[in-house]
Amino acid sequence: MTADKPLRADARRNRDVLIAKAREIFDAGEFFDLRFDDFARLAGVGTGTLYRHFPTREALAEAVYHGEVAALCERARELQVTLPAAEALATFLRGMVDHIDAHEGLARTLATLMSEGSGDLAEGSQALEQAVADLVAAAVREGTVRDDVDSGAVMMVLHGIGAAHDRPNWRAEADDVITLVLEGLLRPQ
Amino acid sequence: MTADKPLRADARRNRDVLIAKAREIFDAGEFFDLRFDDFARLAGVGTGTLYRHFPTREALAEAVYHGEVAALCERARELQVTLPAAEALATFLRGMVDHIDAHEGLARTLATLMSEGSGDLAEGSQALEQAVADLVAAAVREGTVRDDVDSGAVMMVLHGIGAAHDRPNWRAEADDVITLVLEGLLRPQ
DNA sequence: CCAAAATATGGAGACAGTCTCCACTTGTCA
DNA sequence: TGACAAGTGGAGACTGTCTCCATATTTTGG
Repeated sequence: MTADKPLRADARRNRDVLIAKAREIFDAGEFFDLRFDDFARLAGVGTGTLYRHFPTREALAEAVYHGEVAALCERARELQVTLPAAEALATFLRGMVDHIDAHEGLARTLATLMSEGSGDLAEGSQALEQAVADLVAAAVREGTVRDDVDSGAVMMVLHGIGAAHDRPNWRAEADDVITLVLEGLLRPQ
Repeated sequence: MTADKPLRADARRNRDVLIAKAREIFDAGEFFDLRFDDFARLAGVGTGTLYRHFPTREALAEAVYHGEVAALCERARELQVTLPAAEALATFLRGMVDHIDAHEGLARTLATLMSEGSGDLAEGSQALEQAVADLVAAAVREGTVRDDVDSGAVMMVLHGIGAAHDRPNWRAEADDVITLVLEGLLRPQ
């Protein structure tokens, strides 16, 4: 899938510059407001180069957050090893909200990547989905979480939280949503 | 707010034709794929006329679903009168999923309207939000639903369900989400 | 170290939607 | 019926996206 074709030196350099610049723009929260062509100029490359490396805005967004998403997955795995499954799930979900809160850009990106859903562009969200599925499955095996609910539901909720990030009372509502879901997931003892 | 300025006869006619045509396109699920200008031609009016009546795609979508949302709100009020509050809430939320499932277009529209969030465009969702808030408040008064969770959380979840409507396993996941939320909302007796 | 081949670049301009503007048509009112 | 207000339509300006290819850079192997 990720057939590493060795890029030419200058190509690799340009690619890195693009990603670096994109990350910068992201953190300023201006990524989705910027003309894509202007972005190329800003990064000091021609539009052709930009488009060759990243055929769409989303592809670039994905590249920027590839590491970030990988880190989230990594964290999920860690939690899964060090905590009881139900707690691991809870901690992960709470942490997810924290993370989205801290990185405004991630919210929009995840929302876009997911709702686009267009095949392999959502590769990142695929990984995230798998991580969540694993956490839920472990908790089910442990017996603390009901087994009649698909982990996709949790993903859907996460999606909602990301997509609604511009609601005036976002943070509080997001926390409440997680509370509801966790409460609902715990097997009625 | 809704300062009824009497439209001229032909203007009103055109407006109605536009909405009717839009509803048709919606149900065919092609609304967001269609060039806005082409839509004008399709409805048999000039682009100028289209833009005067509905300055944006979203404004038109809102107009189309204004009635639909009003009906949902009406239904909420009915349920609230005829059922115990907790049941009313549950029935309404389940019905909401049914409704979105039946009208594919509504999902995309609600999602768009909400995530745009741009002021008064979301007037329709405002009404929906109020209806949900009322249902939750009643259930809280009744004592069957916890009082430490804002109704905005429910709205956020609904948002997620709408926004994720293109997930392969949408229906089942949406049902699961509602189950989780309801379970989480019920006051731990 | 020097071709020749392979790879990458950049930006002009084609293209596709969106939206505005205004000369003209249609409705309204006295 | 005349005159004024309200509404129309569509040509074309505008804005952002994306392609194409003559030119430049890197790599390779002799």
